[in-house]
Amino acid sequence: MSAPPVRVVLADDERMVRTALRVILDAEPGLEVVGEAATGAQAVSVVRELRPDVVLMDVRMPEIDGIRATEQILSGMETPPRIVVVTTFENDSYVYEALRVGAAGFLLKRAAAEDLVQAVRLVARSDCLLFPSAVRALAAEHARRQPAPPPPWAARLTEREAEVLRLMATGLTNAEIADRLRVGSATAKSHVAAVLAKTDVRDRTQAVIAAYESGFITPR
Amino acid sequence: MSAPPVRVVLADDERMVRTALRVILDAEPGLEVVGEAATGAQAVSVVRELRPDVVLMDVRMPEIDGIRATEQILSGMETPPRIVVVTTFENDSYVYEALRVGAAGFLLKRAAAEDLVQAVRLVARSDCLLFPSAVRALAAEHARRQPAPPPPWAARLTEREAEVLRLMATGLTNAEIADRLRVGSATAKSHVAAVLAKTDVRDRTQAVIAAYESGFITPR
DNA sequence: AGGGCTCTCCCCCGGACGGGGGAGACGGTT
DNA sequence: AACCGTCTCCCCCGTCCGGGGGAGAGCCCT
Repeated sequence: MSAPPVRVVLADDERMVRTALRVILDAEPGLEVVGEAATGAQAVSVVRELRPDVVLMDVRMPEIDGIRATEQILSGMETPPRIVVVTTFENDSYVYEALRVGAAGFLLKRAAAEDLVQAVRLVARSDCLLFPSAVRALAAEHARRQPAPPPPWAARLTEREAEVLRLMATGLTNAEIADRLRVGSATAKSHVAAVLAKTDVRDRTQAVIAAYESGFITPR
Repeated sequence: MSAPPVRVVLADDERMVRTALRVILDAEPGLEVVGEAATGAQAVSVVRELRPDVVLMDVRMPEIDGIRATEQILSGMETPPRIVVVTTFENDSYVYEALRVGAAGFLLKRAAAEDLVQAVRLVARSDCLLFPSAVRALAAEHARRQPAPPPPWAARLTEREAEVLRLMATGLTNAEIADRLRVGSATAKSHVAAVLAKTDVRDRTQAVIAAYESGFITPR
């Protein structure tokens, strides 16, 4: 293991936190804390100057928060470091923000020292993302959308009716649906009527709305 | 470090993969491969019997795939193991599926041996999630929704027209919109006409669809 | 003072839509 | 054999919708 040490910069507005992190990381062979920053603005300039491999970035900081600092660092450098965002609460919307701007990882402040060390090592070596239980929230968030609560009426629709509803949701008229299905317009009409009855709505527009709202169809 | 070893079960339909994983993991102090399974069904029963700490679960397996096996294990045991889902491609929709059913982590087969070991250690110790670059996709997916691409025609709508479109998207008729806005039905009608023209659609249903698809309004 | 935009409201008209019936054909279940 | 569900198609009828005109009041900007 004669690999060059992983160079780390700490960005946190509280001196005690920086010190604690430095003690933990410097005690590890192969890890080296090369710089610190107490504000987002400082973080940006320090990182530009020192070009570390990894940055531990606090979210809440004066002047510029960790998210925007991350954004600026990643967009302004040709070989940006891997940035691990650190926060106290896992249900922060910061999680999503951090991922959106391109952070490589996410870490809770209450993480164990070993987790911290392994997080830095992993992030430094690959583009792997290391996560605390915060990702549970992300996963839950995603799950909340994907398997949308099964539409109660969807099960009652026949194959044909479901097909008609999908066509309705593309903005087709009864005649166009009939053409598409190669059936008479009267048939399309009665299928539409069945859909309206089973979804318990008044007109095709409300049916389409119900389809979107229930997750029967999804945007894009 | 006199902690009891982390007990691992491997589930993969290819013997060579299982062997490779076993070699890597058994070489690590503190890790112990206690069982293997070649199908999803086997995985479920083996895990129930051996009660390991961690399961490395392949996605593609005969009989029952890794996702459903994960689901069954997690729902059927009082203290289920942490399950790390393993796959070959990072852009699989399996990533989302795995998270949805409650997998603790996600790993690529081409991950380095050290990453694998650390993944197992991390997952065994905490409820942390360890991720490959696959999470990039998840993050991107999430980001793709949040700042929805601004509708091109939304800017051209007047305040009143936008209001009318939102009401249209709740399934109201022209008369109901008029009542809601405290204006004559002719007025609501002409606003609707303006919306249809500016959104370049034929009828109110297509307008509502455009509103959903463009992100002008969002489900739920 | 004039012009442009928005909001308001009116007319007529044709077509699409939705409600109410009914009915034949097919397949599966009892 | 009788029944039910599904898909297919037909009739009539009233309403809502969208297209085409036009027009007056208020506003802001030049």
